[in-house]
Amino acid sequence: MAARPGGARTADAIRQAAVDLFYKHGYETTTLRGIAEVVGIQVGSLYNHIPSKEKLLYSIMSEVMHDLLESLEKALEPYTDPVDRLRAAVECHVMFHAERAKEVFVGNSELRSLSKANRRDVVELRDRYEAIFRGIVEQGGDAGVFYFTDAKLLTYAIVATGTQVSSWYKARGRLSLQEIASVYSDFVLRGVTNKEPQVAFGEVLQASS
Amino acid sequence: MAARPGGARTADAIRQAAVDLFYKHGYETTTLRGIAEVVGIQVGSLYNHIPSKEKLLYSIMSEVMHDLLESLEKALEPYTDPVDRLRAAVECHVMFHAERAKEVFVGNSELRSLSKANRRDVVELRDRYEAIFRGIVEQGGDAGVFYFTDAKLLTYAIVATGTQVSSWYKARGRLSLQEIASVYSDFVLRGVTNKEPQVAFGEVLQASS
Amino acid sequence: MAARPGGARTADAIRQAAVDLFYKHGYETTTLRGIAEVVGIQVGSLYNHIPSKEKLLYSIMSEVMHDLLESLEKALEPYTDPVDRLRAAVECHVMFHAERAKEVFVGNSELRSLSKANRRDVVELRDRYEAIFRGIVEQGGDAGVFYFTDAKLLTYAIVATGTQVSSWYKARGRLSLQEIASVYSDFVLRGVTNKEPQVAFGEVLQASS
Amino acid sequence: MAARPGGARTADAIRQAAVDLFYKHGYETTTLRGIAEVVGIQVGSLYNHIPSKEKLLYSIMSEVMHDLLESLEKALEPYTDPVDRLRAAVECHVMFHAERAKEVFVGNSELRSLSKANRRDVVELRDRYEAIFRGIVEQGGDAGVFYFTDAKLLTYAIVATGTQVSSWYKARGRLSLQEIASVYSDFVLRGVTNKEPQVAFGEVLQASS
DNA sequence: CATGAATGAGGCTTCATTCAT
DNA sequence: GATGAATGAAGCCTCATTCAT
Repeated sequence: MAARPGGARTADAIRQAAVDLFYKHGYETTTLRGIAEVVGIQVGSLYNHIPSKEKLLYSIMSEVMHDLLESLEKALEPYTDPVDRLRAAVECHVMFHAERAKEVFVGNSELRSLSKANRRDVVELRDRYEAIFRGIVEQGGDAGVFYFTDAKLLTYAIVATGTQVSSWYKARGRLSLQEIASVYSDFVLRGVTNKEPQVAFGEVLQASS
Repeated sequence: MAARPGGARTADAIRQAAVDLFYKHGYETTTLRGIAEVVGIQVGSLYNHIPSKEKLLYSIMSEVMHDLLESLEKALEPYTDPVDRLRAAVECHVMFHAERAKEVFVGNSELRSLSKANRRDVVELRDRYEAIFRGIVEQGGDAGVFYFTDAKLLTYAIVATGTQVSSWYKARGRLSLQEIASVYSDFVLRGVTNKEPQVAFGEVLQASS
Repeated sequence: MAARPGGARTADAIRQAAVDLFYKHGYETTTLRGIAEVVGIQVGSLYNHIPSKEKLLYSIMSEVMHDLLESLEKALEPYTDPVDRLRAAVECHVMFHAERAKEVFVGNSELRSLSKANRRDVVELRDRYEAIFRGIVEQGGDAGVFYFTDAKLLTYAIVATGTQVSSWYKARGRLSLQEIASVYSDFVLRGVTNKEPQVAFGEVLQASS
Repeated sequence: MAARPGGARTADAIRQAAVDLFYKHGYETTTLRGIAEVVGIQVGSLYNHIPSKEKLLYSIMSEVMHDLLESLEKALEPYTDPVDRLRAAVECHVMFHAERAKEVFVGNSELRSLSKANRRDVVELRDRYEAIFRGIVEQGGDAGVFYFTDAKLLTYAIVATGTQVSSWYKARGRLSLQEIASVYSDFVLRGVTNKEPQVAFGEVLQASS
């Protein structure tokens, strides 16, 4: 039905289909033909709405990164205490990565497919995002409420923890969004607030190979 | 005459080139022409050493997963205490993901490019690997030395933490391999051994959107 | 509102833009989108003024050929003497090819892009045009005032000489239109009125390859 | 027959087919599919022999221009007298434009389809070629054996005259190659050696429009 | 008359794979 | 084992043209 779906509707459908297919099969493997099929138009018609396949990817990635940043800033607004801030940040991070799992997953996997200039843009947003987490970690360290051996790596670990949620989250799973978020924030906060060091830095097992 | 790299040497060079290029540009984007160029032969000649592009990917992924599993099993052998075991597991995990970053990164990103049967094989290995981590976590929980809200998600979080190292690790960085590993194991162990809950399960902020 | 160029104005603008672009980039390379852009409308709107791209080309070519013919006939009217007639013909030819360089250039280069029927029409006009020149040459030959070895080829040469002006003429150049025309007519007339043969027909150098 | 025509043979066939089709239908209109069909291979196979459609065009144009230049230089070698030199030049020019009509025609019509850099290359060759003609004309003028009103335009006219032969010449026509060449050289030489001006420079008819 | 969106055909190019030499 | 050439499928993108609004 609706042989000629009205303007903006088509553009939205294209975006949606692209996110779905990029998530499912990856950007390179996804064909414009595939997207057009899902939307129900011919391949050529896509170009009434997008300038190129790569620009489509970029617009998706750029938008999701902007939303992510904005989301984090809003979530942190009410708080000043490092503990509150870290908890809010982790939960916001996890929830966003669950709610918008597909877009965010695409955003993390397809950086390589962007042109240099576009990649730079997106990476810059991602760096700003990580810098906020790092700031909280360091603030907690300085305030003497967080304990850790290396702020930079710890930040990586914390962020990675939640990012990965986007690769398995499905709505209507065993746990609610909030429950999932609290599992992660609980673990992270236990980790950073525990005074007792568990490994003497530099004195590690002569592991593996 | 002579000079031509003898038999197995070429096969190794192909594998090496493939890992490099898959890591740098992704499997789909990498062309057999590109691999052949790096090796210094013509495309057609590749087929004297590999049966197909996909089989080449599969062999890389399969091998690295086997090595990873084996590595973990060997690292755990000496220990029975959950704390020791988790520490050993995390450090082994991190070190492997640093030392063999490229292969392991390919292994995590290119699952979608495998045929169904091959994908099943690799996923099964990965599941066995994760099951070992989960076993340790639950063992610690049962023994009353680990504290957490959900074993499955906690395991995901712990593993994700170290997996991500493969995306940024470069030899000769600021920290040694052992130091990196200890940063991670320290954080994880602080997290699981901290008695004090940080978030009441289910009572979370009415976060974000 | 208003401001929109009224009816015929748009049609003229399209024609003009088409001549310009066909001249600059060729018929095949020129897109209707490009023409529409110059005119300041959307592609679809072109079809309110033209039936098709090819018809647009044909109408341009046909019109210019008609004008050319008419122009020549008018220029010859006053004269009966072969010398006067040839001089008038060459100068008219050159001036037309300078003044309407773009159209005439298109007319000469894009014959291949016309449909068979349309091509026949245009070629017929061109043949009639050349026939007039040939008539003058032969008239002069019969009258014993022109000297040459082959009327047909000579006619080709004379016409080609002036046709080419359309490929380089720019208004406000070093010479005025009239001066340019006189250079050509002077050369041609010197050539055909010179009694002394310069090459014995058939006794030529064993030239080149 | 010969399902797999040997290497160099295919490359030659492609070049030949391209010249033919570019001549017959123009560069833009000619498709690689069309060329491949003539050669008897698949489109993709063309790329074992050419880097791109445009490079194919460029190589044809560049080669023919080089050959043309070389041909002219060789033809002029034996002569020093302006009359002999002009006669030799015109006949060489005409014969080349007859013998290699297709290539030369393509070379003159498809400049617009070249990339900027390639176009510059070819135009430079063409300019050097014309400069040689101009040199002869001026040499004759200085020596007092040629009479004309403007050296530059006269050169254009002379060259144009012969260039156009490429658009109609067919082997086995009414006249032999040598005869054709002599018709042109005879006309040109009569023109430049005729003392009597035919048109007072600047005093021309108020022609046309 | 103008617009925006749709069509369908087709163009150039790339690529994994095969195979005779 | 290596090479060069061939295949066939497919991909992205462009374009003339149509038509409902």
